[in-house]
Amino acid sequence: MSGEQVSPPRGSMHPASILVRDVLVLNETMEFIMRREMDINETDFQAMQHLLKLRSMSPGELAQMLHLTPAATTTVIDRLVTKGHVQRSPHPTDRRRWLVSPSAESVQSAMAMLMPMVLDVDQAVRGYGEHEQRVIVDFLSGVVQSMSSRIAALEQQSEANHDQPHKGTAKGEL
Amino acid sequence: MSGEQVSPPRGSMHPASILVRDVLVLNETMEFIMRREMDINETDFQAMQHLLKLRSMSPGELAQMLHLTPAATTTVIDRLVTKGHVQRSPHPTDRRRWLVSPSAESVQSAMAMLMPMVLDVDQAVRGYGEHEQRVIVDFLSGVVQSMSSRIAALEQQSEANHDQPHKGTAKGEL
DNA sequence: ATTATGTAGTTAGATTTTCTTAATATCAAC
DNA sequence: GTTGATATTAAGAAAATCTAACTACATAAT
Repeated sequence: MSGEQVSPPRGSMHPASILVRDVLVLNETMEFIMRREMDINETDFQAMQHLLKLRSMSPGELAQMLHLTPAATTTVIDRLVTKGHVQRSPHPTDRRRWLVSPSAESVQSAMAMLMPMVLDVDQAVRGYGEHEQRVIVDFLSGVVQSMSSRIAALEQQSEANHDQPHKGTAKGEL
Repeated sequence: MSGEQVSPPRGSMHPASILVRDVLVLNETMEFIMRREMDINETDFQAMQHLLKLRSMSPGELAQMLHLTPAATTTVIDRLVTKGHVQRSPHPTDRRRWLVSPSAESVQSAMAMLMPMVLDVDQAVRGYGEHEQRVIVDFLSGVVQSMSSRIAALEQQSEANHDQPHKGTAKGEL
């Protein structure tokens, strides 16, 4: 997963496994293009992804998702506002907060970029028979499952390591 | 694709489409964890991904993949060498170049991180019947196809735009 | 009510990190 | 031997993030 793969099992891998990896690589290319077109850096792009998905968040929530300090998040939002990608509006219940939301233009732009692809895939699935669709969903669920549990395991590992004294030099790390 | 999706078609989307998106999101979480454990930034991580896949590259090749200047690439490699993630060895035929390759430790570490997941997926596919496996491969090929053609289209668009005079403010861009 | 305490977000200043341009050394190719 | 390619260095600029201080508001306690 995670972009490319280490080579060893390369030859012995099932075509499907290789295709999954290809999808991840293509996704990164896709993101690079979008970042370039939007003229923003990776952090700001991640913020946009969250905002496009959730429609609106407070700066504090964004800070959590991005693993940034509140101060750094303020500058992220400022940059995005300047470029017209998001806007700040008052929070309905808490007057200390803002509701940060993607601008209509940026939603429109993202849709224009991604929809053709999304529709492609969606229609492709629907082209299969009922049984086949179930197989596809089942397989993908398995992938999600494997990734999720791997992530959980790694998070747990690093929790343990974070209580350690000094920062190693990549040897024992990972 | 590309991480999250815009919401509109959200409800009407096929479960498979949603799962594909989930995989992309999980991949980003995965990469975040790996970066944190390796203690490197996104650029250096991308370099590692390419190196782990191709086993070795010259600095110039890396510069191309990363869209960086040769000078910046030198510092990328320096940083990775310092942390023990890669090493420079003399190029067999051209003595101006180097061969940059991932250290044995980093290959080992990456494998340790990813293999459980990769094997999971690989074995999951093999668990299906012949017909079902073909369906999965066929579907994934379609996804790759859609993404590739979308990327090609966007690249072509931006080629046209790059001959334009000034940099817009996100309105017409994208 | 009033005060005290905590939370959300911003600002200011400084630091750190990353990248670029320009100059240079080494080598390849013709 | 001239020209082009490859990578590095040096110096500086640009960008991103952090800490600390501060404002405005919410929440809880008295």
